[in-house]
This record gives sequence, C-alpha cells and structure tokens, in this order.
Amino acid sequence: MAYDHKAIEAKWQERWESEGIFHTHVDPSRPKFYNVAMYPYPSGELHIGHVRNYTYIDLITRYKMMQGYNVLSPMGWDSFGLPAENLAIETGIHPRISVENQIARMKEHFRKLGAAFDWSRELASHDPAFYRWDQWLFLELFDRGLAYKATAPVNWCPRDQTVLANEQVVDGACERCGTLVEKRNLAQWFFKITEYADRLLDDLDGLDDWPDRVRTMQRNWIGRSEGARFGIEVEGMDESFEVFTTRPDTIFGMTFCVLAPEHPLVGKLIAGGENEGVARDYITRAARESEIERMAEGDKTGVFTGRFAVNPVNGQPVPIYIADYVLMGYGTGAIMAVPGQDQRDWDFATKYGLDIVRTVQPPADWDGQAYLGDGGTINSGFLNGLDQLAAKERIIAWFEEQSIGDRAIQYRLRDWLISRQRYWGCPIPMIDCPECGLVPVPRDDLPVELPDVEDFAPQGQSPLATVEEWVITTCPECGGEARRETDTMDTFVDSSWYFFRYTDPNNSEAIFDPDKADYWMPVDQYIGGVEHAILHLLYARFVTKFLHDIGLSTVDEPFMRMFTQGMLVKDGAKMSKSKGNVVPPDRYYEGYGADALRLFELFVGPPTDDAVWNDSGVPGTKRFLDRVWKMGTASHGFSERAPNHADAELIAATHRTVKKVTEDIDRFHFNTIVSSLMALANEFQTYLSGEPRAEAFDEAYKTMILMLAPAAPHISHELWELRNYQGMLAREPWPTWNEDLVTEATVTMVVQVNGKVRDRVEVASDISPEDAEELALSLEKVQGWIDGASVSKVIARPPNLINFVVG
RNA sequence: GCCCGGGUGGCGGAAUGCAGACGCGAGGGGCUUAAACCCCCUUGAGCCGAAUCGGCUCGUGUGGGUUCGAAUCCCACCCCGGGCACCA
Repeated sequence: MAYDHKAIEAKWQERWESEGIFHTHVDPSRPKFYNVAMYPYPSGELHIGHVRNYTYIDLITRYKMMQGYNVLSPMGWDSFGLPAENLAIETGIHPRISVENQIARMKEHFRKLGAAFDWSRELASHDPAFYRWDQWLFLELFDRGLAYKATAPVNWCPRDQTVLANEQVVDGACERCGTLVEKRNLAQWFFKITEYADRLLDDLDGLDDWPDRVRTMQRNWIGRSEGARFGIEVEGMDESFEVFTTRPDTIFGMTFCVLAPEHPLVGKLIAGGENEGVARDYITRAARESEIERMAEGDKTGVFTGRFAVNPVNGQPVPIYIADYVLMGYGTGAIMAVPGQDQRDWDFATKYGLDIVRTVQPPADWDGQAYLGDGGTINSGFLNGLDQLAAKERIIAWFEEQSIGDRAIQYRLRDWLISRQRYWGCPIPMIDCPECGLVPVPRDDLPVELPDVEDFAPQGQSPLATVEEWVITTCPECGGEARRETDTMDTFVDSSWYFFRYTDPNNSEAIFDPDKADYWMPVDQYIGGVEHAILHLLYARFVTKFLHDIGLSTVDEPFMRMFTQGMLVKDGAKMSKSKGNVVPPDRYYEGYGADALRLFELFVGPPTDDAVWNDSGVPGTKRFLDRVWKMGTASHGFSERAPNHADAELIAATHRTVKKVTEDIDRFHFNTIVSSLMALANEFQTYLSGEPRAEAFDEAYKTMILMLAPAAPHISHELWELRNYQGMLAREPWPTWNEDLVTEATVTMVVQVNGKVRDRVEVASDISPEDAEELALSLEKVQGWIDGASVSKVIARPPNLINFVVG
C-alpha cells in the first residue's frame, strides 16, 4: 500500500511552521551550528538542480539539530541583477515586481520541499533595508582608501549605444543586434582587494575543511609571483618602459621585447615607422577581442614596431614587438622575451625568425623547445655558472646598484571593478561636486534609494542618469548643486556579506550587532555550486577580513567548512532555461512526494560531482519509502519465541548502519547513506519473512526512522507519531551505535596467490598473522595454485587479506 | 590558451588490498479474468567442463610505469565539464 504522501507532507509542513521549530535565537548555553546555502537568484522557477542543493543543506540542518546543536539555517534572495533587468527591458515590468513575484513562487517551492529554514531572518538584496548597508560598506571602504575611481574599459555596442556585460557579447558581437562590440574607457569604481592579496593567499592554508581544488583555484587566481621589475631604454629615443619578470636571471637571453597593444608607449614607437599602418590595424583588431579570445588563439601573433630596445646588461639592441598575448592588465603590460626559457616566447621567436639564446644549460638530449628547469647559467657574463636562485639574487643586486630596477612581487589578482552601468543594482552613494570633487553621501542620508525610471535600457550610462530630479542634488559639503553617481554596484557586493546580515537581519541602526555576529560566525557549513569557487568566495573572504579590521567581526574568515556541489545535467547538457531542459520539481510533489524527491536528489550521485537526471529515479525512491511505510504500519504476526541469532543479527545490522550513515553524513557521502538505508530495509524484509519478534523489530525500526528523519522528514515524522513515540521527531537525539555490536566476530578473508584472488575463507576477526597464514596455506585451491613452488614472500593483512608471492 | 575537476556494466553509481554495493532499466516467473501495483529470480564480456553447479581468462578512457598487489599512486596522450574577473 502506498502511503498518502500529499496529506502527510502538508500536515507536517503545517506543524513545523506553526510550532516554529526552526526559529533560532542566540543561546550561549548550547553549541551553535551556522548552516548556509548560497542564497539563490530568484529566477522564479526552482528546478531540480536547486533542489539538490537545498536538500543537502536541509539534511545537515536536521541532522545537526538532532545532534543537539543550536542550528541557524537562513534563506534569502540575491535579487539584484541582469535577468530581472533584461525582463524589464523586454516587457516594461518593473524588476521589483517581477522579482518579488518570483520570490513568492520560490518560497512556495521551498515549503513544499519541507525545507527547514528560519524564515524570520529572510532577506533580499534589492530591499533598501538591506542595500543601505552595501552603501555603508562602500563608504567604510572609501574612507580607508579601499574604494577608488579609475578608468577601465567596458564592452560597448555602437549601434544600441549601451554597455554590455561579457555574457551579452557573443563571438565579439552584441548578442541582440550582432554589431561588433568595441572597448570604451569609462571612469569606474574599484575595491582595492589587491591590498589584501597576501592575507587572502596565506589564510587559505588554515582552511583545512575546504576542498583542495577550491583552495588551489584561489591560490592560482591570486597568482603571487616573485621576481624583479626594471626599466628598459628605447634606442634612439628618450623613452623607456618597465617590465616585470619572474626570471631576471635569464636577462642575457632577452632577444626581443613585447608590449601589449594598449601600452601607452606604443603610439610613439610606431609613429612614422615603416610598420605604422600594419601596427594600427593590429591594435584595432586586438581591442575588439576579449582577453579570453586573445589568450585562446593557439598561434601567437604580433607586429614589429620598427624600434629597438637596449638590453641593459649587455647593451645589445633587441626588436620591440606588440603582441596580444601580453595583457595591459597584468604586470606592467610589457615583457622581456626570453625564448630560451619561456615556451610562449619560444613559439613567438620561431614564428617571426627571432634569435634564441639559451642562458640555462638544458639536459643533453633537450631540443626543440624552451627549457624551464634549473641547470646552471650560461652565455650570461657575470652570471655564468650560478644556479637559478643565486643568479636571481645577483642580477637583482646589479639592478639596484645601477638604479634601474629592484625586487618585486606581482599578483595576477586585479582590483575588483564594482561599477555597473545598470539600473537593477544598489546605487553607489557618492556625489560629484564641481567645487568639492567626489563627496560621500553622509551616513544619515542612507539609503540612497533606487528611483523609478521610464526606460530600463542602458544608454551609454546607467539608466539612472536619465532621472534628472534624482541625479541633481546638493553637495553635502558646500551645499552647491552637484550630481549623484549613476553607476550601481556589482551584485557580488551584496553576496560578499549577506551571511553577516542573517545574524541580525532587522537591525536598522547598524549593518549588524557585533555580539550577535560573534555568536553565529563563522559559518560552520557553506554550500553552493563549484562555479562560485573563485570570485564569490574570494570577495566574501575579502569583505570579512575588512569587517574584521574595522572591529565589527571577531573572525577574519567567513566559512569554516566549504562544500561545492556538482551540477545536474540532463540530455547531455547543464540544466538551464536557455537549453530548455529544465526539470521543475512540481511534477514529483504530486505523484511521489517531496520525501521521494529529496531521497533521489541525495541518491543521484556523489554531491561533489555533476549528476545526470533520470526520470525513473524518483519512482525508485518512492518504492523504497512505500516499503518502509508498509513495514511500519502492517501487522506482522510476531512470534513469542525466545530471542535467537536472527534477532541479534537484525540489531547488529542496524548498529552497523547507524555507524555508516553517521560517518557518511559527516564526510558528505549523501548518496551512500540512501544505499545503506535501502540495504537495511532489505535486511528487515528478510527478518520479517522468518519468525520475527516484536521487541527486536521495534527497536531496529525505531532506529531506522531516526536515521531517515533528516533525509525524508515528512514520512519519518508521521511514522514516529503513528508508532506512538513521544515528542517531535525533529527534536529527538540522533542514534548512536555500540561498537561491540558493529564489530563482527568472523569475517571473510581473501586469499591471493601472486595478487590474484584464489580463495576465500571465514576467519575470526582477531586472527593472528601466523594462524591466518597456516589456515590459508592449508586450503586446497591455494595449494593447487602454489603447486609445489616455493613461497618467496607472504603479505598478511589479517583478517581481510593474505597474499602469497610465488616464484 | 591558462587554472581546476572528471572518465568504472545498457544507465546513475559503489569500492583506498575481493571491481560492479545500492538503485534504475531490461529479461524471465508469480499474483490477477486482465492490467497496474506488489513479490521472486537473472543481468560486465568471453570461455572451459561430466553444465542452475564448479572453474578459467579478460575487464575501470588510451599507452606506459611503480608495486607482492593499481579503478585507486606516477608519466604521457585522448575526451568531457567548471572557471577565466560585467551571468549568478
């Protein structure tokens, strides 16, 4: 008999809500557990990919509650951003309206899923009560010189007269009209995250409960490299340029230099030269391409400027090229090229017939490519014979003696550009006064609220610029007429601190109460998609360190334990609206129920991996729940016999499952907890088909319901109540296991000969290596495989395995 | 191009010294007037024998290596996915 999932799920959702069991308060008497799923963009539809994420967070919330923690699991909305704005441009519907409708829809989905969130702490980034603190944070950064204005290029569509996001540029053209996109320089706001580069890098070492791959990605993203910076003179001109290199020891091998096409010196270098026309074309083309496109070209391209640079160590003139594989945004936008020791330079030199001089002795058979290893310096004047490290020290000292350069550290990390020429975001709280310059909006005037506009489409500037009565204001310093900043902030600003706000979401006096934050922070468990492994996590870490530095937070890392989950894939592609392969969860609530859906979401695969959605999976987990239901509600005709081995075995199997499930939850192997519970249910079936005793069954079954509770809460709660156990299941303690019961008296030992399994034998689990060897040798099959040959080695790993090496 | 992951039956996956747990699908059988539901059995490939039982060989993307022993560790290659700073 299938159970009535619709009635049961509605009943318990109502009960949890009316009893407010997930409402949380500061309670220093209990250990806290702060559990956060990355807050979603309210796209309207929750799809089964989201459901996977929230099933994980919900499982942990309920599990930790059962373990006695004071668990905070809040939910909110990343509700500013491009999709709502695009919809507004298309339909004229105000983003606030569409976003709030979508939030309501998604909340309904969460309710139907049985999600255990503390809704009293709900927040949304488009709410002025929230984003005024974005503005406050901006001003704090500004006051300390960590927010500044500088010019940076944007994608510009000359036909639509708008700034485009990278996502809106397809193959170098505007996604809407197909016009070739140009780069245009605008004055924009930055956060000086590079000031924190070293701390962001060093503190990764302490994040032991983060996935290694995420830490590695962050390390590489920050990209600290040590080397030297020095100046190079242009021959026959009173000009020079700086280069940064990690390999100053190879300077004698510099046979050309390369400048980025945007390098400020390029114009002067090519002026009047034979290559001027070609160079100008090249620069125009490079400007159209994105950095990724420039780096992605397998074949390096470049143009000779017609000028030569002077190698400072030997006075040799070397040609200066411009090439798009050198980026203006990294280092000094210019490099010394050493083809002998750098593969990209090697490729370039080979293509353009430039000299290659090796300054590090490669191994004897080395040929046809750059040599990056160590091997003793050659062809390098006063550096000859030194190893790489010594040569570096020597040449840097020489730069300093000559006053042409010095030791330098270079980061790949760039400052965080937060300006967006968009409507649907948080206004930047600055005023531009003709008399006083850039003036911050006074804290008391916050929030600077987003005004309503007629037309949402960006027109060169933010749509805010068209709202004259909003833009024109008075200068807080001199009282004269001034203009507001019309750019809005990157939505990553909102998401870089919202987890602090959850700890004190309704505070109208401060961003949050430091005491409340002190109780809850850091987040004990943070869960989200691996696509956020770099940017969002880095920004959140940066802002947390900043809040720490200004005395608001006692912690300087936000997330103790990080978990990045894989995506759900359907029909060979990532689930997304544009691919049209989104599976909404609704269909499952009706036919199978939230519990069956949740269980399959857990079961579908390892949480860290991408998983493939299979439509017949949910019916499978529903079948399992039906079996559990039937076992717990049918009358079994229990036997009055004395306890025997079968009863003991059922109890032991249950204890083994408690151990396995507990350990698997702790290490995030959610897919195998479902397997283990299914296997246990199969044991129950076997037991019930014999002569079951009520006592053994009740004890084991009660434990199974407890284990099922975090994964499939509705059915578990109903069974708990039906079987007359007292209290709400969600508040029951998580079961423990008895180690003596878990350890089995005998185990199967594998017997190998030369590493191949030849027999198995049942042995006592505490068998000695000697006894194991003797027993194994006595086996007929093993004798047959050894076949009189001499056993040269015995590898004994009792009680699991023994291996005889023969011949 | 650069950085980070991943490749195991028909499918999702399990397994850190026994490859294929658990489930899906498929095939066979039972229940049923019939179907659905439910229950039972079989299910990596190839092979051997005196054949429903016993046994052998191969097999975890490809090729090599380390080891008594490799899905697991190392090297090279192929393929797929994520990120690359204005999607979130």
